Amino acid sequence: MIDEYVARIRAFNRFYTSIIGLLDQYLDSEFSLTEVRIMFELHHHPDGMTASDLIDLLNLDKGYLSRLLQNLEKKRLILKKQSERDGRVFKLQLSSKGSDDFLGLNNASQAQVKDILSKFTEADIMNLTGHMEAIRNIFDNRPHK
Amino acid sequence: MIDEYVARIRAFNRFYTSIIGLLDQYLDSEFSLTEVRIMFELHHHPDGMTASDLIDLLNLDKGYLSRLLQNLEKKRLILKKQSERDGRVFKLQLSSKGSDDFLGLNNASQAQVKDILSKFTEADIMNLTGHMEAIRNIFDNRPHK
DNA sequence: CAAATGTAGTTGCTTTTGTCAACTATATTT
DNA sequence: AAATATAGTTGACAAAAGCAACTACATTTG
Repeated sequence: MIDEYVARIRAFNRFYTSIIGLLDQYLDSEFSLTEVRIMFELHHHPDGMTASDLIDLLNLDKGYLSRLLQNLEKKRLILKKQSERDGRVFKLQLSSKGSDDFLGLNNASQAQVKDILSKFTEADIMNLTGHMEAIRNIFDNRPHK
Repeated sequence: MIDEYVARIRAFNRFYTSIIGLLDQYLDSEFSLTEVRIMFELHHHPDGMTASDLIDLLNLDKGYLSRLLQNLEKKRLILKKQSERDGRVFKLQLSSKGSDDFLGLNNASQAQVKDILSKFTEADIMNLTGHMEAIRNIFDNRPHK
């Protein structure tokens, strides 16, 4: 019985994976997916984050992250400022070039979604977002059984 | 105006990407994601597919695919049978061991979704699948504007 | 038909991405 | 002060993927 629902959810997951795959083509930018995710997080935490924050949030290996951050710093996309209270940690922030680049990617991604939506009627778009938010609510309110 | 919807859809994409990421933990199997996708396609095309079919369907490099298929063959998971009509092409199929292994993965994945669903009420599950199918319909009926 | 062109798949070489463990430096606990 | 813990770095390596040249077979075209 429940198996029927499981099958339908998995079918949706496969379907939506391919939708998202379509959109991730914006990755033929100069940045890898992981770099974009890092920039995304830094953009949304303008007060600064630490490498450890990113490791937890994005599930990255700390050695790998360390090198990614070195590259981003070499390209002048991020700033690392050593904490005064704790000499082991560094506050990470996008530089203004980093912000510009990130916003450029973000705009491209937005334009791409917009382009796909141009094939839909306005009613469809409203329904689409409605269903999406409904799904999200169901997940977010999960522990209520 | 439309930008508001675009933003909401992108937020959903990020959200759902993380949901799917959770589920793809079943990849700590002995197979890579791409290998599983190949097995999935072969499973769903029991009459056999060619390497070219897989290249188109999964967007793979043909050199890379060639080696993946060699590995799967070495592990006795797939069968390659040269076509009689065209000596260049090979029909690919899961071997019975390949089918067994794939079904094992599939069951694990199904169990994982089931486990997540166990946190939801039955009403939520019904709503969830309803919204998912509604989304899918909107995409599938897209060129109707 | 023979030459040219096209297609399926393979191979060698390289790059990108990611993992693991050992290490340094600083902080915290005992 | 010694032991333990934490943040981040480094070296060595493995896995995943991409690119281009190549082989073998097929199809087209003059």
